[in-house]
Amino acid sequence: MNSISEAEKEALKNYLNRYVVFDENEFEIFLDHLEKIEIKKKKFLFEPDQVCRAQYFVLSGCLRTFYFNEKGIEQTLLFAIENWWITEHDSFVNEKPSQHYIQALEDAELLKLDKTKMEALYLKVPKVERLFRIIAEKTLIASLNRLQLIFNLSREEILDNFNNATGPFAQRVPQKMLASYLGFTPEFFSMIKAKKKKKGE
Amino acid sequence: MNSISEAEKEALKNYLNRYVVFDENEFEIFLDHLEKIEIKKKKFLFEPDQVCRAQYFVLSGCLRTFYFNEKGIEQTLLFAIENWWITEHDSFVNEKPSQHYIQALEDAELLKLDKTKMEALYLKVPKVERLFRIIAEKTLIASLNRLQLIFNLSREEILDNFNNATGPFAQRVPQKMLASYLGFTPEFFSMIKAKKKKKGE
DNA sequence: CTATTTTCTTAAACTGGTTTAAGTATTAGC
DNA sequence: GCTAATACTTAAACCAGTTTAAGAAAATAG
Repeated sequence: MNSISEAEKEALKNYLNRYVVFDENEFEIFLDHLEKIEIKKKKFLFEPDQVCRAQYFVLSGCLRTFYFNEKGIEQTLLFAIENWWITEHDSFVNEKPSQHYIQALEDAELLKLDKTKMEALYLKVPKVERLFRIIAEKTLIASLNRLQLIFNLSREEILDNFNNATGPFAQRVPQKMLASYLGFTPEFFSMIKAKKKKKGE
Repeated sequence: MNSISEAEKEALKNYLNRYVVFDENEFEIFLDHLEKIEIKKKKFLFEPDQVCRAQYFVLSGCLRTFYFNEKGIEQTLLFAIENWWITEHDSFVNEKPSQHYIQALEDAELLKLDKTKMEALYLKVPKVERLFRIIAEKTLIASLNRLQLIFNLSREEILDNFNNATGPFAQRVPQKMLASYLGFTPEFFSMIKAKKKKKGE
């Protein structure tokens, strides 16, 4: 069985403490509701037509959610790396099937928090409610900021902005997925890159 | 002083009950932390360079958040009508100044919930934490869905979708604000309308 | 190491939506 | 009710980013 190492516990604790401080006992209860899982590169954590019944905390690796639009083109919606939660929000919250995929882009280690266990946890440790309220607020703010960027920046500015905000993350995922996340074609991505190179950036 | 009418209490209660059921006592405590305010059409509830220190529940009327982009063009980010909360999320949560405006588009009646009072309320009635967790999740889902629409639909489809989702709401606000909310120019809005009329829609 | 698949690049033709500009309705203030 | 301001329309020129297509490079599997 996959057990959670001391280092991983420490990583989770540090992450949680950024939002809500748990005492030893509360933290242990939190841990008891988690299950460690692993997933190989390119494999799917979640596939269409299902209801998503868990949230996942990323210990290591990198994942994305994406779907195929009406033209059959892959559209990447979100990435998640170390110390992020990933789930299919609409499906998870409203218990309805989703057309999205969640896929590992690198071999990944995750902590799975089941919806039923999460509800139990809310009752046992009410502070967890606060934790996930704050996480939802932060995620909402990120989403609203992203909307604002998309409306007001040219594609090239969106890319600059993304690179500034995420640093070397761009190297971890295929360019075409970044392109679809940022809202343009892979061809246009190549074009921008060539242009920047010429200018010596 | 502006006191909250029985009908307004009822409206708020019905709204809250959609997410969390409060008993009479809890509801009274909730009410005690709210202040009823009124704002006239075109007036600003919030202006740039301030920190937003409250959330507002809309009893009647219609508001929007917007800002001026680098080109000096107004960009509308959100609308709020009856039974919605409105605030400047990033400013409210992170206590930092915002460049946005919140403006009444119709004379409006609001229930103001101060951040300090909200924190107090979380301690007195822990269920409120759950309420705002659920609201944040729902708002996040709406924002993620909006991102998905913007990426995958043509402007015309975005408009159809908006009209289908909001019904007659489009009649309540100036077209140019709708245009900027949906991400296109007022001129293009006119063009689409003319085209639809010709087709007999 | 080689073959196959997938990803990335380049470049030309194209298009959805913007910009500009001028005119027409509507609304709000006096 | 008149005037000024604001909101809406129309149409032509324009452009940022897409589409298509074909080849080069890199990753993956056997």
